[in-house]
Amino acid sequence: MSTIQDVARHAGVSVSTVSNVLNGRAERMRKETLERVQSAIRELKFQPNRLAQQLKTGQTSLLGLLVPSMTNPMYGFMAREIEKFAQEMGGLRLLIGSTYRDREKESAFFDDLLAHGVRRVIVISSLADERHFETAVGNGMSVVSYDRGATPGRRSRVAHVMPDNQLAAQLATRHLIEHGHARLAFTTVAGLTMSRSAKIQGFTAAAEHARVHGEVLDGGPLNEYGETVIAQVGRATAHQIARMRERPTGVVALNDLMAMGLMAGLRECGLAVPQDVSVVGIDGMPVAGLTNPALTTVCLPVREMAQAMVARALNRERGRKDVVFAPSLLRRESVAAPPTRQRSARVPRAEELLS
Amino acid sequence: MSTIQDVARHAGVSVSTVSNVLNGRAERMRKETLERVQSAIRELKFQPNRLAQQLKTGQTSLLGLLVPSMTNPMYGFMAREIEKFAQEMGGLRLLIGSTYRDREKESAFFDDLLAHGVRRVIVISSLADERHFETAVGNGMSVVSYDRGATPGRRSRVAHVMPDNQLAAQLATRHLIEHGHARLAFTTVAGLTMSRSAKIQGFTAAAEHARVHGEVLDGGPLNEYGETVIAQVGRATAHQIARMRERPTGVVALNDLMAMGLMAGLRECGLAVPQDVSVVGIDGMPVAGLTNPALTTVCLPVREMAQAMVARALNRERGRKDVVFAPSLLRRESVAAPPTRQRSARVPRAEELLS
DNA sequence: ATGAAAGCGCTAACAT
DNA sequence: ATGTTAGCGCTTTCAT
Repeated sequence: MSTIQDVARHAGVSVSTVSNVLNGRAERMRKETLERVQSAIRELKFQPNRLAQQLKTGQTSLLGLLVPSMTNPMYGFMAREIEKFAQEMGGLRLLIGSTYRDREKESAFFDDLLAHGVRRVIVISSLADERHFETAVGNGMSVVSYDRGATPGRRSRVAHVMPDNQLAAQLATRHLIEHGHARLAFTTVAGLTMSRSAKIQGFTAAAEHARVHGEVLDGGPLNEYGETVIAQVGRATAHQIARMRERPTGVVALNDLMAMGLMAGLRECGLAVPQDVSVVGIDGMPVAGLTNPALTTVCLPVREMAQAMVARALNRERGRKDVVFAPSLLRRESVAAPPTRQRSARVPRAEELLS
Repeated sequence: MSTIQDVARHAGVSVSTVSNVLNGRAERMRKETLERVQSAIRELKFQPNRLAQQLKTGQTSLLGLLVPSMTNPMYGFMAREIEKFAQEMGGLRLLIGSTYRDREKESAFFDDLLAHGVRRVIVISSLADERHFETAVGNGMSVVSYDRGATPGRRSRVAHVMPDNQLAAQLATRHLIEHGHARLAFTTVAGLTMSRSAKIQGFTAAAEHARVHGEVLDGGPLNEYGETVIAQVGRATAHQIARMRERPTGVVALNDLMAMGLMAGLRECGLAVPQDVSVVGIDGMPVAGLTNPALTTVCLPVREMAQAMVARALNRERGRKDVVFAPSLLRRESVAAPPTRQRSARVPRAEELLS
């Protein structure tokens, strides 16, 4: 690896001239000098040491990305879009980390980013407490938080980008109602993040508005493996649903992964989707279109949100710091009219289940 | 952000003493001094600037991870395991990037890593050409390559970790043969990576050994979106299969994502899995267990491979640099005996398809 | 138009 | 046992 010194020597100029070339201050020198430096750079295959640049300038070409878990395909999907925009808009690489929605892990990651000189972070999270973000901003970071709004009343220096989660749940719920469903459920996991609360509100509001029965089913906690387990929770919730005397005929799932778990679980109990139970997801992640039946879901505009997040992380779009994006319903096959009578189900015992 | 200078001043010692504390050379000083320094560190919330450390030592606490695409849930799954071991075994964070199996992108990422001082990389790739890896090793990098063996004959300074892909395809193929299938297909995408060749070999060998018809179906190229599209290719291949006069009754898919696409496509043509066509995947990614029918697949030992990769990236495990891991069959629901007679299928036209 | 030099925050050899 | 100091590779101000 050659250094700026090598280039300077090779071109017969001083390091500052080379530095000027590197930093686009070519107008300060003779064309001839510029060319000499450029060819020296080429010949030596010189790549400026980012570490040294960063130490000097305090600016990294790295973008921190915190996701709850890389095992939920939705976050892989989002990471991909974010990566693309980060490259295109700012030449930034991704320093990624999983938080499993754990405050400790999230803080530790922030500390590491700071120590690495990373000044821009996108956090896909939704922990209620945002104070460590503010601390980070205080340390000069540009923080973008996904999936939760600013705490009302306190003005925040953190940018917020999110889908309208309440609307998402409403769209899903209304879709079921339009198909004639009158006994609805919203399935979630333990723990109220902001996005989960918003979805529950949307669901409840839509059900109440149509004067239809709507209940919230909490499938319990996620373990350290985080998001994969969300599908397992969905499966368990399906068993719970199958056991109910007055079974809901339409279910809105917290997200697509949970919906997939739900569908698998319902099937295990001998219940058909959508003939016995209709299911709607929220997310619109690509793999969810491959299920049988194909999952009807509320799509989030991932590309647009990713672009907005990167723009804010780069401190473009100074004006409107917070943005909410509208989701849209994607009709596929997992919703139909409710059954005329409730079919009896059979919940398998643990040992009968496939892994 | 306080610096080592601040700490030194605060504790009334020199910077080297603080540095000694930081680098575990506490035995060189009086206990009392150590304590003074430690409390100064605590009081100032001092975090050493990694950039400066790295510039000095040439050692980053970052691990580069190259994946073909974050949109294939299998790679999210692998990334998660790699991240865990990287943290546990070396306190390393992940600098991640997608290559879309493009040489240019792969090289550019390597250059960036080098410029960022990153000395360890894990590459989930399988491009035939490995020369740029060797260059990187020449530049002092520790490179671990997944899913392809060393080029025979040339001894490589790149470590190789991989599943036995040939065996994986064999296990899948044999499983179909054991169920009585005599007309088999292996579905893949355009482009022969090493892992794809190995799988094709395993498939062909198993079919020939059982004196059974086995053909390889190439669904065409992937576009820039890479891996998501692999499911679409699977779907298109399913349509191709449905059109065949002598339809295969058992199909081995290149990987789980393609298998999911295949199942969706077969269903669109009115063919039931496994009654009309049996399908086996390769990977064992979590979401593939949620399909209907649940996908029978050959599981790769992701955890073990991840651990091996990180160990090699850290230059532990100097001895056996290359390792091959054995996969294992996971029986679920997508394989049954072949149908007694071939059912007629109906391939939908493009405009009839759901997105 | 070009160069000299200070310094970003740290490490580690070398003094004391 | 502790301190002094020379860099790591770059940017940038200030001279020339």
